[in-house]
Amino acid sequence: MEEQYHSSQVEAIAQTYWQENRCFEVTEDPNKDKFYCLAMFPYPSGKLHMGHVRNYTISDVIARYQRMQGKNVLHPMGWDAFGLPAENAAIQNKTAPANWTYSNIEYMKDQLKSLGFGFDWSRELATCQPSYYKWEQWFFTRLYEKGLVYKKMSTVNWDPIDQTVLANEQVIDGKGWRSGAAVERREIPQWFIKITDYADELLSDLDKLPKWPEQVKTMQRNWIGKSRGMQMTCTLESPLKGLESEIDSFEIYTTRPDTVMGITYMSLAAEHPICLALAKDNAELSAFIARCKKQSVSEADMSTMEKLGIDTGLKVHHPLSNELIPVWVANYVLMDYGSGAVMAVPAHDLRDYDFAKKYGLAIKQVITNDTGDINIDSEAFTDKGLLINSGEFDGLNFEQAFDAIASQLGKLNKGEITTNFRLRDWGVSRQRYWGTPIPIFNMPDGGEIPVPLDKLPILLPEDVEMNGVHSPIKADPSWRKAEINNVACERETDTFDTFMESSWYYARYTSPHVSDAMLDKNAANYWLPVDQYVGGIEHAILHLLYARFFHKLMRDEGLLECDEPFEQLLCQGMVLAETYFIKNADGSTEWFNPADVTVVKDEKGKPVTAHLTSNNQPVEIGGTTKMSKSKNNGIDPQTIVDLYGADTVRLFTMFASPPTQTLEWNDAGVEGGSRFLRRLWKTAHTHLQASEQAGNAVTLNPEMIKDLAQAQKDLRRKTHETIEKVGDDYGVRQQFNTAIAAVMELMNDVNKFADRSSPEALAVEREALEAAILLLAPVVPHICHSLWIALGHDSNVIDETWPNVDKAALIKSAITLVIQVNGKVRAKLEAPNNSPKEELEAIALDNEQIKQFIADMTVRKVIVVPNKLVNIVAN
RNA sequence: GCGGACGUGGUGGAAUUGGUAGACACGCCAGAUUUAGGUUCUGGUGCCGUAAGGUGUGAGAGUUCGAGUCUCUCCGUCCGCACCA
Repeated sequence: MEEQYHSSQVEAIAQTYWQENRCFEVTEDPNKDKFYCLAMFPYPSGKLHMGHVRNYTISDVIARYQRMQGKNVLHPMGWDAFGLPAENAAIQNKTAPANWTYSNIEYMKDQLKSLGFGFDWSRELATCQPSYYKWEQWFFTRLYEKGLVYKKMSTVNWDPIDQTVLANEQVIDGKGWRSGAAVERREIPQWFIKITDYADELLSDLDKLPKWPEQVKTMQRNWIGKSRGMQMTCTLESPLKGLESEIDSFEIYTTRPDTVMGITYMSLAAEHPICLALAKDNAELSAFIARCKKQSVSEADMSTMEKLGIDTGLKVHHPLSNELIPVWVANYVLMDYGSGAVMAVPAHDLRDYDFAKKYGLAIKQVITNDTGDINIDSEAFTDKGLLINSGEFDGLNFEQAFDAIASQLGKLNKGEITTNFRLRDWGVSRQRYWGTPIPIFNMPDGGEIPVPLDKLPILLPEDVEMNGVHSPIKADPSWRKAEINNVACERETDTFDTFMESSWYYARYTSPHVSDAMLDKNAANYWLPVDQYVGGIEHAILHLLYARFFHKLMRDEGLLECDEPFEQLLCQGMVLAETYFIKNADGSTEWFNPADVTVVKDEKGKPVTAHLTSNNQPVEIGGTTKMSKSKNNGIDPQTIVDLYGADTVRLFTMFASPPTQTLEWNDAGVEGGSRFLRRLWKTAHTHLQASEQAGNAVTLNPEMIKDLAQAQKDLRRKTHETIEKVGDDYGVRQQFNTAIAAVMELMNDVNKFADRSSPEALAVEREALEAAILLLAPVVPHICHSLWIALGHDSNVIDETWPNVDKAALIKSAITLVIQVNGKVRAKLEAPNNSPKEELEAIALDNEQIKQFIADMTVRKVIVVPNKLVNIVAN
């Protein structure tokens, strides 16, 4: 082997070997345990970013570790290829979204290969391929036949200048990002999938996922938001002539029926039929509704914006007391949720409280706590408690009041107990071009026909020109022309939400090339569920919930058998980097890339100032944030790979922090990773030279093990402790940083051991080195590939089996006993392993330092933790 | 606003079940080698203090023989909020 470690050479050798031997291509093998390891597929945005590198390094480490456990490992890769950025880039670069997307895929695929990820490239797919989206279209028509999809009016952001629908991301401070026009809300017909039909199962099946992070399951539970409450009917004082028919009442829902006696007003959404009817001859109301139409549709904006409302002048009967209550319109009530009307109990709801204070509405306390120390004049009381000011219900607690009020409302025929979900049906229509065309024919009579399989796929034309405003398939009247059953009709020009494609790609990977079905049932049932899914925490709710839903839909279509798609989930943290900026005279901020900045530190290593490397211009240090274009703090992985090699990047990425936490990029840390690999190489080289001189007698045999010197026994113990720890870290804890730290400790011990003077010493060192290489192979596979061969193996390290722990090597003769007085460490000493409690107590009390310490005290109690510590309680 | 997480040296982090706080690494300091510089090697390094010792896990309280870990309150940062992916 060469004396110096050259990463580019070593990495080329390993990558060529894997590619030529198709090491990562797998097929169903009923005789082997399967392991399906999946990382969230990337959007082909142009080039890899550090988040990708982290994501795929984590999944690659897990996949390679499982392979060394003897599993048949599927680790596929593909492209989430549809989406908005392609349209924007196409306009900017005067090319078609398809071209841009395909060339990005080509480039990023090379990047992934250069990082040495063990993907089965024979299964690669891109969601913009007709062979993929054809089956998504077919599946949608199946859902249509089953009544699981429907069309309804729904709100979108409308740009009145560009005459187009905007994504939430394209609305900046209420204005269209291109036109700058104030965005309006507009109702248009859209397709929905009935995810609410599966709400109960999506909720209860979370209990079948013990290997999901608890926080993700909690977020999903809250998102689904199952609640038990009451649906109530509120009768208007007098019937109102609506736009379509007469209105005499409206419905509300509450989870707090115990507070109904505290209702002081009702709130309606601006688009509520009652408001629309009243607005006809009420200029003030009509102006308010117009104003509400100009606000954002995003929920975050809705809940943080100023709450506004006006009195409609209408009165409604309280469902229980029959008392007349004012009806208001409020900008925070949304027509899309529930019935578009809510009851207001200012005393016991924060939002209602603020609103009532602002408009001088009545606040009536009806709930109190045990102490009664509530001051309703200063803030709302939102806890559950005991009823007051509620007539016959006074003194009841939440549960008693719920039942009593429910039964009373039931008798009056004014309400009933219902279960509600916060979850809303999934709107899948998008008014954009670069997506899967929705497979529906719109008939001249106003009806619609799902496109039959023999006319699928509805192809999206790829050779188009983007004008920046309208979807090319909407702009082209000839594209929509179609015919079915000898009747001329029009194709739907909306496309699917891209979450549709990412909801089933994991299943398609099991049979990516079947052309006559969505999935090959045998392959799907062999590989699914995914054993390990790895991806960003930002997908904790939407993507993961839609994929779980889609999986159940596919199960109910008979395409596969299991109930859940992802057995185990690992949510990786973000990748952050330091930011640097200057404030310009005009008040703007200019950001500088960390690669162009030099940081000056004080004597203790604390950063003091920073300046541009090129011209010494001082810049300010802005703190670490998520790598982003806007802060110009993205580090291009390619630069680092070119400089240090893939193994160093992989090592640093895994070592710098545990996978679920944020990772701070740090060039000096990368340097450290590189140093470790060079040392590893050098140690192996030195060892090999010595063992060659000794005639390669380097195998430990049982005879040798019996009479090893103490230092040799210690190194063996360290070797086997490390094997045990690293296995636990990879396989159970998924804490890769501590696994790497453990191997570093082992290598430090090997270098301190530095004894190559006898066959025993060489054999013990060889055992440690081989263990280190096997343990590191999942993280830094290229260098381990070369080192394994150099150590005389003709096998391939990726196919080696994981090393076994020799329990006998772990046995210790002595332990460090910690002696505390009143919980503070006062002495440490060596004690025989497994000493009885009494003996440890005696040793502790007999210790000179301890004797001095407790000389003036009385010992009250002695607590002994065997093999660990003695705590003397004294005063 | 709602939901979820996180907070430990100069820095990234470790401490797996309530039992030695700071493993491992970066940085920094000192020294050695080589050198034009980097590299490499050895030692030191939480803070205060000459030392003895004291003190220390965002802040404050509580439970315990013992709390980074459990409970409560507060502060700060991050993620998601349904048309970014």
